[in-house]
Amino acid sequence: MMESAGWQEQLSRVGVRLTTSREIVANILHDTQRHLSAEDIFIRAVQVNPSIGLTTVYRALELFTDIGIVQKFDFGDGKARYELASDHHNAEHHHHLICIKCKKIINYDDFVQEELELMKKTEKALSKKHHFKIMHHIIHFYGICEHCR
Amino acid sequence: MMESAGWQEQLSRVGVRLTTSREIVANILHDTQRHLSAEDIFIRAVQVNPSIGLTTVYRALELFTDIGIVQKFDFGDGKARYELASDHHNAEHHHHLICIKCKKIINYDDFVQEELELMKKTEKALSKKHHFKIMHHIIHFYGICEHCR
DNA sequence: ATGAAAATGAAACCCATTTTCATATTTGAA
DNA sequence: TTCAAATATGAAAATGGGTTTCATTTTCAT
Ligand SMILES: [Mn+2]
Ligand SMILES: [Mn+2]
Ligand SMILES: [Zn+2]
Ligand SMILES: [Zn+2]
Repeated sequence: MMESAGWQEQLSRVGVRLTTSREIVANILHDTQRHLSAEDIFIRAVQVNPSIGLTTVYRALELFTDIGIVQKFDFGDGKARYELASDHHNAEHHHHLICIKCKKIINYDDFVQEELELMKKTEKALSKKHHFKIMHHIIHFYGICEHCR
Repeated sequence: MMESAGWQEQLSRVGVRLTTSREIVANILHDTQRHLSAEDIFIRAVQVNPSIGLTTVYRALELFTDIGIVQKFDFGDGKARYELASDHHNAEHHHHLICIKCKKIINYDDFVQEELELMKKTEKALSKKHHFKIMHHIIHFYGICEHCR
């Protein structure tokens, strides 16, 4: 598995500064398996640097998303959630299972390998047909979790 | 292809009234291939009944989504978009290609058949493993469209 | 060190969606 | 039919995640 460059190098490549705020946000994302909202991240960031602003967190997340080291999700609970893009994550590429009642999110990667092969193929065909440059994809399953039956 | 019950029957089955507002919203969704926002729908609804309120449109959409005749999407442009669920639509089940620049959405169903087989299989395995009752899924490809290159 | 460019935080703002509440419509029991 | 309870509706106000503004601070190249 080819590991891509770290976020620090990505930032300088894009010509953007490697600030402590950004480092804090990147570390928080690196250290969790969860799907944190901007405010979740802000709360943790304040533990590290009490003077950090929520706005700065939003700005870091937007930047990271734009340059592809973070993936932004909407799971339907009214706030965006973020995780490191798979290339930059410890974890493997994975997809999601979402409870429409309690909004619990489960990562799964058991079947992703087969999915990815098909996605690759589909991606190629779609790119050609619609002249799209495809950057990434999502697969979400929605349903009712054990607990919410 | 097994066609499921119409939305009218669905409503009465759920014990909810078949009002003209709801009919207007259902018809608008039935008559388009597009991915309309609540306000898009409201604007069209006013053409039919100038006294209808935006709130009522939101309420109808929430109801329809809850009972499964409408699927609500977030394509990342800050407002929810709605389409009839595939069982209730003329169109076949399809997936989406989204331009992250101009937010254009393309339906595709060329490759969905193969995707669906795999999804079915995955769905079954995930249901079992995580004790989830899976209701539906989405597959979205994100990229840059021809026009936004 | 020094000035320009980039980044930051607080407050104000935006805007899609939800809530409230008073009014209207529907339903079905009497 | 009639009438009261249950439901649905519209306008206005409230909510809340996210963005913009702007004055200040930090960083970087010279
Ligand atoms: Mn995940
Ligand atoms: Mn569609
Ligand atoms: Zn649940
Ligand atoms: Zn585009």
